[in-house]
Amino acid sequence: MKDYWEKLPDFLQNPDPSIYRSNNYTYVDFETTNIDKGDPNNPSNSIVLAVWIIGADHPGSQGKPVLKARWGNEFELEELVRDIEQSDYFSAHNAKFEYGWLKRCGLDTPNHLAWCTQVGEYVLAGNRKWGQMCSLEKALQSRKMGGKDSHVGKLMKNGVCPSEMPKSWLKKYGKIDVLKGHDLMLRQRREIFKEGLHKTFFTHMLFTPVLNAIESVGMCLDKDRVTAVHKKFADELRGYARELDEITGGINTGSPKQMAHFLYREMKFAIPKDHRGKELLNKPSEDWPDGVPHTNADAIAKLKGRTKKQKRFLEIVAKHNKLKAAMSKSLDKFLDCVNETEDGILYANLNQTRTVTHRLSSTGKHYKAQFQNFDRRFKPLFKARNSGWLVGEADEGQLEYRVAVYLGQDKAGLYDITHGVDAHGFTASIIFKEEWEACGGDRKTPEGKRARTASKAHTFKPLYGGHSGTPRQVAYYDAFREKHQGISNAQKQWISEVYRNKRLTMETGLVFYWDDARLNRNGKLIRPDGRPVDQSVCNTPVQYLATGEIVPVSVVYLFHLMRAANMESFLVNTVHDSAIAEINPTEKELFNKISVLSMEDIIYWYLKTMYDIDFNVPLEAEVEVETHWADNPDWQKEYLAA
DNA sequence: AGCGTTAGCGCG
DNA sequence: AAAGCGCGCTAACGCT
Repeated sequence: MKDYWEKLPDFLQNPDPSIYRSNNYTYVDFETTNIDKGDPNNPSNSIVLAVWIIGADHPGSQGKPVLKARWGNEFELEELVRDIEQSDYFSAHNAKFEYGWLKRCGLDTPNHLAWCTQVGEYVLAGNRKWGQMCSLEKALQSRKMGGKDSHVGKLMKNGVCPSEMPKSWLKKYGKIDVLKGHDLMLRQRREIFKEGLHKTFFTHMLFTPVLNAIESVGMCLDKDRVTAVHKKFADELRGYARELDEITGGINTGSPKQMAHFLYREMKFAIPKDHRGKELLNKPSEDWPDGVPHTNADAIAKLKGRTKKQKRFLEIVAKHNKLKAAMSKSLDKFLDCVNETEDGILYANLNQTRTVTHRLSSTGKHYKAQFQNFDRRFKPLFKARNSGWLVGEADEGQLEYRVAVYLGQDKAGLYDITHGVDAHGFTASIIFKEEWEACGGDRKTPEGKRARTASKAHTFKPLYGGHSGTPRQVAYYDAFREKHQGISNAQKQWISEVYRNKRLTMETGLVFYWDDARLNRNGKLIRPDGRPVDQSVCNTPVQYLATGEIVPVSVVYLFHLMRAANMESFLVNTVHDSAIAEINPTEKELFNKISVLSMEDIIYWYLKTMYDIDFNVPLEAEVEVETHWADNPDWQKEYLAA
């Protein structure tokens, strides 16, 4: 492993944000053809114009910044590539985009650090919404640095391809863009260092080229499996749809309006209530002045059928709606993809600057399948694109729980983690006391298994400030707080801090703000949209440290170590607490080893080195490698059996 | 026809 | 008045 480590770029062996104080940089902006917003992964796109500035301390400049512009495609930009290779880092607004193009220009992108001004805006924003639409334009405006050349900008917005514009206009636009972007970078750099955000910013920037690499390869569907499962679901759906039509007379069960009318007026079901006896209602409409009763799966599960017809209806309507959703949100698209494309590969954008907790989000490209919420049942529809290869998944077990235990220095939690105590068993022993005691707390018995499974939904709810429910559930939430006093005290402290200062500073330097929240009559702090602040304050530090720092860092090192080891295997996705890869079978053991190293020891080391955090709670990587993503015999039996 | 909003539901 | 958190996508719906 040591050999591989020593092949890593220096900014990973010795991560140090002070490299950004250097004025040996290259600020770059491309004007490209405009298919899919200039997506560098689309081979039909090309660069039209490159404009860049080398910084004052660049070997090619004589003590002051130099502006350069070149017409031409990605094969004619050797000078730009050379300038970046001689820089300590390059800079751009939305550097993930430039990484994609620079790769096409021949730059070995993962070895080059960037300063992305869009990520800079996002880090400065913390969790504030305006940070999530951090266009260059907005960033300039908020600093009163003026806008961009609006004339050419308008043409671009209206779909005119830069390759069709008069060269003089485009060049002027490109130069202004780069000059202003460069000014923004310098100004933002002062702000980020002054606010103490440089460490987390640096960490964010390690992730950017890795995200570009991951999203550019996509995920590969297994045509045979997709076809078979699609048919199975379509057949089942048709049967249910016909039966439902007969019962309802042909209403659309996916329409909350039609369903509410049918359930609560026509069939005269009582409107279901929550544990407090309060009716479950959505916003009022013309037909329902008190609120439209819920028609979702939870509400339907609470209804009691009396007649045979009613019973059958309740039995199948939720199943039907679920099947319909599975078809429209997954299987139809998967089938289109395997039928319409040669290789059956799905692509998505991995968005680094969208979420309030600084975890990733993703947006599906052509087939609109986002990479963070694939239905678990359909993961085994993904295979490796090379024949004989495997799909591996490495995930951080119980990550958010362990992070909460760390943040609260929670003794009971640490004991349970180090001794392998089952958290759901504790939940079951309270919420399902009788059943649990009857089976002696043995989760292998049918009763024990049932109680434990039903408990899972409640176990970690208190981690995020949840406290209400049935008397049994409330008893568990109380018991959790009593048991995990470290976590409870940390939560109380965060909440009181936010009530005092409307902000919370993480150990990494990142600041979260609730400054638009207002006190209500009961002295509760409420966000502008009406939701309370307390729970989000409990959630934010945990979700951020776990999925906004720890997993990104582990994925970064996993990616680079795989490269350093000259592995043919490659990463294809990352989902909050996991990384997914296509694996050459000869590299299976190595993938396993590198995953564990990246998700455990390297994290402790990085958090200490970068943030002086002593992460004294063990992390545990779990690695699975199969022919398909999350594949197993039970799944095959259920979904592929003839 | 196109837009934004709502309900519902998938993921961690 | 009370409410576990964070996302993106579809269909329905109401509006222009």
